[in-house]
Amino acid sequence: MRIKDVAREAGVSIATVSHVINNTRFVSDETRARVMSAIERCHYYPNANARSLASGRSRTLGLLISDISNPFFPELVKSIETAAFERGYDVVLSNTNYDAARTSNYVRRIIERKVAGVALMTSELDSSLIAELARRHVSVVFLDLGSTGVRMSNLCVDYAVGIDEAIRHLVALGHKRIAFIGGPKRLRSAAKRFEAFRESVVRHLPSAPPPTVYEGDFKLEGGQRAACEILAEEELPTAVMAANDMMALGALRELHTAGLRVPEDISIVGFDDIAFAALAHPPLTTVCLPRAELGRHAVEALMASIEHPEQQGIEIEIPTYLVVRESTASVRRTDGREFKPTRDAKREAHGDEQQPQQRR
Amino acid sequence: MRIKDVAREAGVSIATVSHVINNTRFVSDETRARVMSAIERCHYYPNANARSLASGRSRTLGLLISDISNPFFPELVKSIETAAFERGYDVVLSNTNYDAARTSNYVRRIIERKVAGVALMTSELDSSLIAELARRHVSVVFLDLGSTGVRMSNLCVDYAVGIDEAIRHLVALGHKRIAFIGGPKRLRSAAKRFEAFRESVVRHLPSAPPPTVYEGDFKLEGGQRAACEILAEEELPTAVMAANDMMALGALRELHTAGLRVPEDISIVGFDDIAFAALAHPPLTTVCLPRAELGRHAVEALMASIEHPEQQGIEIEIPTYLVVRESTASVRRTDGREFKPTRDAKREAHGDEQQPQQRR
DNA sequence: AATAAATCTGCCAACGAAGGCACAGAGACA
DNA sequence: TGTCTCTGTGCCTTCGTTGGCAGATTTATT
Repeated sequence: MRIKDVAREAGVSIATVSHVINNTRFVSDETRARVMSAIERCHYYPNANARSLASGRSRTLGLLISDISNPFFPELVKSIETAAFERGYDVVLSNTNYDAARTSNYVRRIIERKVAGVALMTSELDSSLIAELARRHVSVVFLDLGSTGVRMSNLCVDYAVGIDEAIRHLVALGHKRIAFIGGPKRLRSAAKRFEAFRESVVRHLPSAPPPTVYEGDFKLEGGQRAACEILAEEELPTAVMAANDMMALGALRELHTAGLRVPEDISIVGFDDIAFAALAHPPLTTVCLPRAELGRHAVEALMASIEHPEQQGIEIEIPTYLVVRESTASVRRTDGREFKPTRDAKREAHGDEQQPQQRR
Repeated sequence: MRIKDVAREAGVSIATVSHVINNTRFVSDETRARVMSAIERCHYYPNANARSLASGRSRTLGLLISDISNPFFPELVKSIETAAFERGYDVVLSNTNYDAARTSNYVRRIIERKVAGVALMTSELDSSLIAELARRHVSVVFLDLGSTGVRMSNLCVDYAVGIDEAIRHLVALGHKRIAFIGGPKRLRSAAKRFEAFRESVVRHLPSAPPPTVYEGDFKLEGGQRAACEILAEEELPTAVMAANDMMALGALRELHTAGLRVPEDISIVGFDDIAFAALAHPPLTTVCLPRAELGRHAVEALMASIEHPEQQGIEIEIPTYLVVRESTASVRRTDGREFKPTRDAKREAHGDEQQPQQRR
C-alpha cells in the first residue's frame, strides 16, 4: 500500500499521486479523479515518516508545559490541540514536571523529530536550550515568558487591564485595605502580576496605606499559609487578592475555617479563572486569563512563523478581564452598615461562565 | 550534521555509528568512545523521521481521549506521558471532542504516523476504526471500554470494590435510603457503575426499599437537576451517591442552596476523585479511580504488546477504593439524635489525599 | 502551417538512517 | 604454517516520499 501501488493502480507516475495528495502542482480533473479513486481502492494511507524525511519537516507541534495536571493548563492544551488539528498538525505533549534535565531532554527530542514549531510555557527553560532550538530552525512561540532577546514570537499576557478592573471593582465596593498574596518571586509571571497590582492600588487608592504583601507558592497551601498570616495581623484587610486561583482557594478555605464569612466579612479575588473557581463556595470572583484565546494565538503565531520564517518575532498582547462572582461584596462600614457600592461595582464583567464538563 | 558526518569524523562507517546509537550490535569500547566523542563534537541529533522510516515504527504513542479539559483526564494523561517519556516514547495527544468524524480522522493520522501504540479512552470509537487499527498492526490498549471482541489489551476498571466500600461506609453510618445519580445510559462506564451500585445495595440493604435512580449526564448540571428531583420527593434519601464527582458536586451545590446541610442533613458520595473533590465544600467523600495507576498500566501493556506482538490481549483489572472526606456523616435518627456509627464507618480509607498543584 | 506558450505529466535523485551480508584480522588448535 | 572460529567493521540496498528538471501534448498567435 505505498504510493507506488497507487500510481500503478491509477496508471500515473508516483509524482502525480504525490502532487494530488499535496496539492502541490496542477493536475487535470480527470487524472486527479483517477488517482483519488485509486487511493480509495488501495486504502492508501501516506507514510508520515517518509513525507517528513523527504520534506524535512513533520506536521507536528510541540507543546512544552510544566504539568498538565495543574488546573491552569488543560484548557490551554485543548485549544492548542484543536487549532493544530484544524491545520493538519498533531501535538506532542511534554510535561517538564519542573525538572530541568527532563526539559532539555524534551528539547532534544523536539529537534530530532523535526517538529515544525513549539509552544513553550514553562520556566525550566534556560537560554542555551532556546538558542539550540533557534539554531535548529524550530519555530518557537513563548507563552507569557517575557521576551528573551531572541527573535522569536512571544505572546504576552496583559495582567494590568484585568487586575486594574479587579482593583476598581474592590475600590468601588468600598475596600481600602487590600492584601496581596503573590507567587514565588523568582517567577516572571508572579512578578508581573504583583507589579500590576501595586500600580493599580497606587492609582486608585493613592491615600491608602501601602498594601501588605505575602509571598505564596501558587499552590493551595501557599494561600492557606498566607491566610494564616493575614489572620494574625492586628487589623484585617477587607479584601484579599491572590496572584492565582489556587492560592485564592486556599485562602478562602483558611479564612472560612477561621470563622470569617466570604464575602460578608472579607472579599477575595483570584487570578486565572480556572475551572475550580466557578465551583468554589462561594464562586470566586477572579481575573480571567483567557487560555483558549492564548492557545489559538499561539498556533496562529506558530503557523505564521513556519510559513514565513523570515519574519520572526511577532509580539501579541493577550488581555485579561475581571469575572465577578460571589466572593466579593461591599465592605462593611465601621458603623455596621453596608457600604453603598457605586455603579461601577455592579457592572457586569464580560466573563463567559462555562462549567467544566464531564463525560466519557 | 548527519550520521555520515559523524562517521567521517570518527573514522568509522555509518553502520557503526548507527549501531552504537542503537546498541544493536557489539562495538569495541575504543571505537564506541571515538564515535561518542564524534557525536558530541558534531552536536549530532539523529533524525527521528529517518529512523522511523527505516525501521517502520516511530517511537510515539497515541493517546485518544474525549476532552483533556474534562477534569477526569489530566492526571491520566500525565501518568501516561511520564511513563512513555521514561521509555523514550513521545505522546501525541488527541481530543475527540465527542465527535466521531474527528475521531476517525485521528485514527487515520495515527496510522499514517506509524505510531507504535495507542491508548484509547473515548466512546466515539466504532468497531470499524478498531478493526482498521488492528489491520495496520497498531498496538492498542483500551482503558475501561469493555472488551471489544478483538484480541487487544484491555484495562478494566473494577467499579464494584470501591462502590461496595462506599455503600458499606454509608450503611455503617446508618443510611438506608440511598439515592443514585447515574450517567447517560448509553455509556458503558455509566452502566457498570450503576450495576455495581445496585448489587452492593441489594447485598447490604436487602430489606430496604429499592433505591431511587436518577439519570444524569456526568456533568455538573445533571447533578443539579437530579438534586432538584430528589428535593421534590416525598421522603428524602439520607444519602446520595453519584456516578461521578461532577454530578456529586452539582448535587452538593443544589442541595446546599436548597438549605440542606451536607453532611448533617444528607450525605453525598462521588466517584472518580477528581482534584475538585478534595477542594469542595465540604470536601467530597468519593470513590477513587486511580488514574495514575491506570496510565502506568496502559503504557506497560502497550510496551508489552509492542515488544511481543504475538501475545496480544492482556486484561488487567484496576481496583477502585473509597476516600472518606467530609461529605458523609451519620444519619440522624427520627428522634433527632445521631445514629451511632459502627466501627466500619470510621475506618480510614487508603486514599492518598493529594492537593492539585499550581505553579508555572 | 509554423511557432510560441501554456498545460500537464513522468523520471529520478535526494532525504537520513537501519540492517542484511560479507569480510578482514586475531587468536586457537593441530 | 594452515585452518577454523570468533570479533569487530564496512558496504550497500532499502524504507516511501518530495520536488527539480525536462518532456509531451494541447492551445493560442501570427
